[in-house]
Amino acid sequence: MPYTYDYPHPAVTTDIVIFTIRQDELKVLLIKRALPPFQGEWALPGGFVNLDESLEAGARRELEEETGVKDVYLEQLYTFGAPDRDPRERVITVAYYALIPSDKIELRAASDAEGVSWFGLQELPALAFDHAEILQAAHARLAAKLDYSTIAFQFMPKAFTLSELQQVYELILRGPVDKRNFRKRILGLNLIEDTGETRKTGAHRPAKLYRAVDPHRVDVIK
Amino acid sequence: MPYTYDYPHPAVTTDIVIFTIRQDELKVLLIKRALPPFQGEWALPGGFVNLDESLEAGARRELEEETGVKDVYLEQLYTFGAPDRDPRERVITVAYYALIPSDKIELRAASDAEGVSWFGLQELPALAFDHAEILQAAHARLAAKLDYSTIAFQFMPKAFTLSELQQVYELILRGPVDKRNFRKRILGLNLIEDTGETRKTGAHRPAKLYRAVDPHRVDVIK
DNA sequence: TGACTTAGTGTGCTTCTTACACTATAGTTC
DNA sequence: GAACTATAGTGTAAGAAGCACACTAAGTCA
Repeated sequence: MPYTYDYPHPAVTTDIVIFTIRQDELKVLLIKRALPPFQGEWALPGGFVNLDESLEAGARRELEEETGVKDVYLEQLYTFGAPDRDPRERVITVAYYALIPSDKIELRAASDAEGVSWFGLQELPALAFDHAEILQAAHARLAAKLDYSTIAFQFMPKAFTLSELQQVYELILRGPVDKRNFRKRILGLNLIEDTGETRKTGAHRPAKLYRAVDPHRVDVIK
Repeated sequence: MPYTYDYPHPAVTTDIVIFTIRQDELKVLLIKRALPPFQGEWALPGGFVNLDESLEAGARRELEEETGVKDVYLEQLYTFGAPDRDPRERVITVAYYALIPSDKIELRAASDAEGVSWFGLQELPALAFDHAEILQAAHARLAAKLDYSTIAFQFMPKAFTLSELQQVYELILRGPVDKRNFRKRILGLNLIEDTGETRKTGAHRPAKLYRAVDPHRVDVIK
């Protein structure tokens, strides 16, 4: 059933950079393309926008299809529209990025639909289209936002230790963070509270567990 | 001559929030719509993206058509795609904003094609589509960038005084800026240099004129 | 020459940032 | 059960940055 217009229209997709933290690494979800173009290569999840849904709704739909998760942090990143970025036709993609807490994953990706996999940012395969550029832009945005917002909490499970939170910062920023200054700063925000519980993870002192006061909220700070 | 696709495609436009500073006010260029929908109402300049041009090229084309200027600061702002934002068909718009130095305007807008006008942000008319939302997002981005980048220089003519630069900050941030601290900070950046000239503008001491060391460059600072 | 207007300049106080090292508490080993 | 090991948890001092603040300089004009 064809669709006809008086002048040419591009196709519009949403692509999503889905980040999570797993095995002490910042990881991204990629999909092995089953069809040409770039058949067999890895690409960001994404798809065409339905005409009756908003861009964000389209991105959330793709996100849920691939990971099974809802209600996670999702932010529009940038719109990529070089004329030749897709060899089939003109395709403009509105890129989003999503952050998934470590206790929410494995819902569908674990069902391990052959051809869906998490990759550490250090061990990325070659990517289809301009997806390497999109991924790099997403990582840059994420790292920048760590400095002036509370976005890092979006990676955390309901209860977490300060060491775990610090590790998130260190993984994304790719460098060490001073423990005392970090704890002073985070606790000073009054955005997390002591749960009263502790977590024992080995032959050492157990760590206090904290929870976010308002887990979905991302504030600009400083 | 119709264009046919196997599945529905949205239309894609670029809309541009064109800022400049004139008559001691931060102003935005608007166009009175000659055709429905929203005929007779004011709207941001913009238009459909040609299939063989990049998004930024499309935005620059629209910008030059309306103002005659090239080579000014232009940055992608956000992509707006609510399903009902245009009553005719699904239209997704990639919004940009541009900053025009005060010595570059009047090229075409001054030719005053009836229906093109600069508006101060305080005296905006009702806007067509979701353009009020786009404009507000552009102003918020601009104000935020003043704090952590050198974007303000993009408003300045080749030679300018520190008082003029300070006024740009005050207009965009909508509040007073301390003169001594401002001058200390700006001069400390080493991004402007004394031209050796002065400007006399009335019955008072003349002001030194400065120029940007690298006028097109926008750096992140602090 | 005195009045007026905008340009131009420095300091001290406060706040924030940063660097840095030891004690606490659990498990494990012998 | 004593010693060992590993991570959790804590405070301070020095330097940097931010902020508030008031007078002099150099023109024009009456």
